[in-house]
Amino acid sequence: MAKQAERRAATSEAILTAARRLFGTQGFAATTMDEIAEAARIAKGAVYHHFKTKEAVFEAVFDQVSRDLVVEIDGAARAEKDVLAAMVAGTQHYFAATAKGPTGQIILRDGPAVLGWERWREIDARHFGGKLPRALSAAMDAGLIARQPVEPLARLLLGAVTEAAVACAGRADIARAGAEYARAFKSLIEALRARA
Amino acid sequence: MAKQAERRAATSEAILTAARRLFGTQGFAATTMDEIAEAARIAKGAVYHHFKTKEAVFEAVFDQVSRDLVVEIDGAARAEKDVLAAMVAGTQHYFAATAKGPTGQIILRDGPAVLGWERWREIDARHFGGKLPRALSAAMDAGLIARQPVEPLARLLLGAVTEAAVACAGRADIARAGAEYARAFKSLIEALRARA
DNA sequence: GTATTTACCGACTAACAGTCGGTTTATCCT
DNA sequence: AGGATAAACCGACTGTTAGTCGGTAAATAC
Repeated sequence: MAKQAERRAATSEAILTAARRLFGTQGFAATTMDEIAEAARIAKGAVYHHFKTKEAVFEAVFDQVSRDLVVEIDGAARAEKDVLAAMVAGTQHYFAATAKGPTGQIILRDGPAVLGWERWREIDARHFGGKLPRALSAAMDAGLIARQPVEPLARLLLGAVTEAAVACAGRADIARAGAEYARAFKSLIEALRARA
Repeated sequence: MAKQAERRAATSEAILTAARRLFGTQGFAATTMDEIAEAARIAKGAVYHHFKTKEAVFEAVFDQVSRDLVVEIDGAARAEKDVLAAMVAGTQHYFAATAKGPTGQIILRDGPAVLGWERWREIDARHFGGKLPRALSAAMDAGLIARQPVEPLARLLLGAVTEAAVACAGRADIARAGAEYARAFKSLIEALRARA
């Protein structure tokens, strides 16, 4: 590989690593660009050479965290057989992962605020969010739930899940809370199950 | 009334009015305290005499907008007879009110971001959010839906509604989108209806 | 081996939240 | 009344931080 590209990639990664840690622990607003530069062992000017603004750094971090999260969730969902059961399992995992610490801070708290709702939704749809519509479609095809417009229902459910995740994040007894919400979500899904 | 109190109230209101307009149109981050002071026709120091921080100003505005919103929604919900139907109607109204412009900006975008999730939840529960658990409880008492833990279910539904409202806000054809989501929400509620 | 493009540096600027000593206006007390 | 106290208001000032800019070092192109 060309030396220049290596150098660029290494610096970029150093910035991202530093920023991810700082954003995750302190939050977006409380983290300064000087801090990031210092943690990445470069000058501030270099950071701006790689990212146009502080928000751009956050977006890159956000994207990375999202990707990691999706991989984790996919693993949990694949184990289930029924599409609806997979949805429930994936959701439960989503709770667990986002509820605590850095991931939750980046994805649930700062994410929408920093990126703006539009952009957040867009990125989220590319990762986690896109899975729900697909699962619902499959469930309808399989006759598990009544046929109806997919997109609106998917968005409602995504909102429900996100809200629950955030609610979990703010509680001391995460495990108990997560289980509670998972049960409620399951009951919602089960209610949708077409009546025989 | 004592003159001092009048003066205080008048200035406070001037600040709130100015801030509400500016926050609503430009958003929290893009609005400066100097702007607010200028629009309220007072010096910046006076604003800080009434509110400790910029966030405090926002919180007061948020509270005011929330109160107005609840009144509006209550009117729409009261017309319905069935508790579930009232929930659907109230929700539909919530979409319409928050979807466009200032209200949505303050309640849905900046609200959680500025106040932080904990505080947002707290205030929201005092206003709109508190209605959902009560409605669900009533629905269970009336045997309209199966008895189950109220709080988690309420939170899921609140999340769903909020998400839908935000989704509506970002679309050109608000009316159509709102109707779409209202239909999806109704189908969700109807699914919960206890099977006879 | 010279020219050009790319990565990096760090002092500087602009903008903004919040402060503080001072001034004006109302209220209290005798 | 009128002097003392307190509350409302003023606006210049400070500290912090995102973003800039002219310049240097390292790599690549010719």
